[in-house]
Amino acid sequence: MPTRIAISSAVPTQPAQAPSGAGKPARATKISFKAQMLQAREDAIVQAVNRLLAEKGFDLMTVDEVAAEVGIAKASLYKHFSSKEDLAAAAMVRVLRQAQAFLASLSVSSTPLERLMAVARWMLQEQLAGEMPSLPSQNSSLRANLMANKAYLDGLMQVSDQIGGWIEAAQIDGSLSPKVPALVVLYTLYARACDPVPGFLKAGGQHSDEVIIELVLATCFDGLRTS
Amino acid sequence: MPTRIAISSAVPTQPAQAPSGAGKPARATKISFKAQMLQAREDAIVQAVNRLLAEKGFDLMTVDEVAAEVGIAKASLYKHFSSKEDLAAAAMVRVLRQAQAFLASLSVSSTPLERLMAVARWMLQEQLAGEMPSLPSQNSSLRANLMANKAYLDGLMQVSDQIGGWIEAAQIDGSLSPKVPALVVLYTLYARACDPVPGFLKAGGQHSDEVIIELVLATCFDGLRTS
DNA sequence: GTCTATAGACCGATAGAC
DNA sequence: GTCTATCGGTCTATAGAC
Repeated sequence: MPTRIAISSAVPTQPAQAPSGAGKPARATKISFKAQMLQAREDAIVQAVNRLLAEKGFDLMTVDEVAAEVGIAKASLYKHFSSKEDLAAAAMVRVLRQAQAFLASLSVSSTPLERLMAVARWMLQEQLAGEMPSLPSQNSSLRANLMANKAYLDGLMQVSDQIGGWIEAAQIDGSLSPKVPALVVLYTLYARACDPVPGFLKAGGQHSDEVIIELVLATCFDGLRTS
Repeated sequence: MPTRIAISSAVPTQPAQAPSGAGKPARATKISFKAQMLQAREDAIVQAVNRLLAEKGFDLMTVDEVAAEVGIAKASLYKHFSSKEDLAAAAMVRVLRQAQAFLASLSVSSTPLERLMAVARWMLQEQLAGEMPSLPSQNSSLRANLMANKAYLDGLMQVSDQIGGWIEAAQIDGSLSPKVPALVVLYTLYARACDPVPGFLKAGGQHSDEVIIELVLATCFDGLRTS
């Protein structure tokens, strides 16, 4: 069992709001169809939020923009999500689910270090593609909302446990430096998701996305100093 | 001459507004006293802005807060600075000046690599002390204002040139990897000023500030992988 | 008495919430 | 589509220095 790396010590288990379609279906097809519509729209909303969050960040994203991007009325938004913070949380849950899917896709026939590098590469790709929502770590109302969101915390824990296990394995097999605590390695990897360096390099226009990713990966895993 | 590392290609040279006390003094003592008062207050304002910017970021900082922290009326603020963006720019100019002073203090009897590590250490110290203002790179009105601010651009250029020279020297003397372009190294160092990792580690409470700084420095210069 | 700086009310716009 | 809060920015009456 991998050591549980605590992201937050306070985990108030508030019942997450039931996702749409929680009611018992009376006739399968009809309810299912309705639920599918709702689900599809919810997906569209969360995807739009994800994009806007990656593009402008939480503070500069307005709810009106989200509604306009999805093409629905603002009031309809509030039928699905009760606040702007909830929207952001949904986007984070979405990206955590994608991360879980990616982690699951590479669990076999690769070394722990290779898997960690693949994770970092994936984060950088998502970021450069404008698909990585990054929230300000300073907004307290947003943080409070996230820390009360069970789906978010569960996803974060699951991802962190998996990556944390690989970190420890890589330190044991000697491919990762054992001098750096596993938690520091984990945070350093997470930080690649909101690293401003790829964006600056992309804005510079001197390198392709692929080159940028390899350069940042090299600085992350091999450091700046001559090894 | 070190290669000039372009931070911004568009450098509109707008005349910076004359700092207070530009008029010709009729009687030295009197005008000087008044000017000193103005200067002292301006310093207090910028220092408060610096702290608030480091604590809450640009978007969440309100002008009323700044006035309250300094203990003056908001209207008085606008006698010194004509907009919120100007306030932020002044704080950035201040930190750039401090950076220049620090750079100048270590120009002798140390290797380029040692100097670069000292710079990174200084940034991390400032950040952990809550003295490093970090602006959102997404706010376009703020960026436009900064890019039109001669004092800011000059300071940034000077700092970048100095550090850039050291980077190239370190690559030539073999202590820094020549495989990473100098610009990438420069950005990677700058990114330490807004790295979320030190803050997370500090919030975790497992390490002292000194240990955190050394850990982050190690991941930055030596990388995560076993060398 | 005059002049400047201040305090604090005030305005318009915008964004979140319903 | 409306309501309300908040925030950036301005205006005016007043207090105090000379």
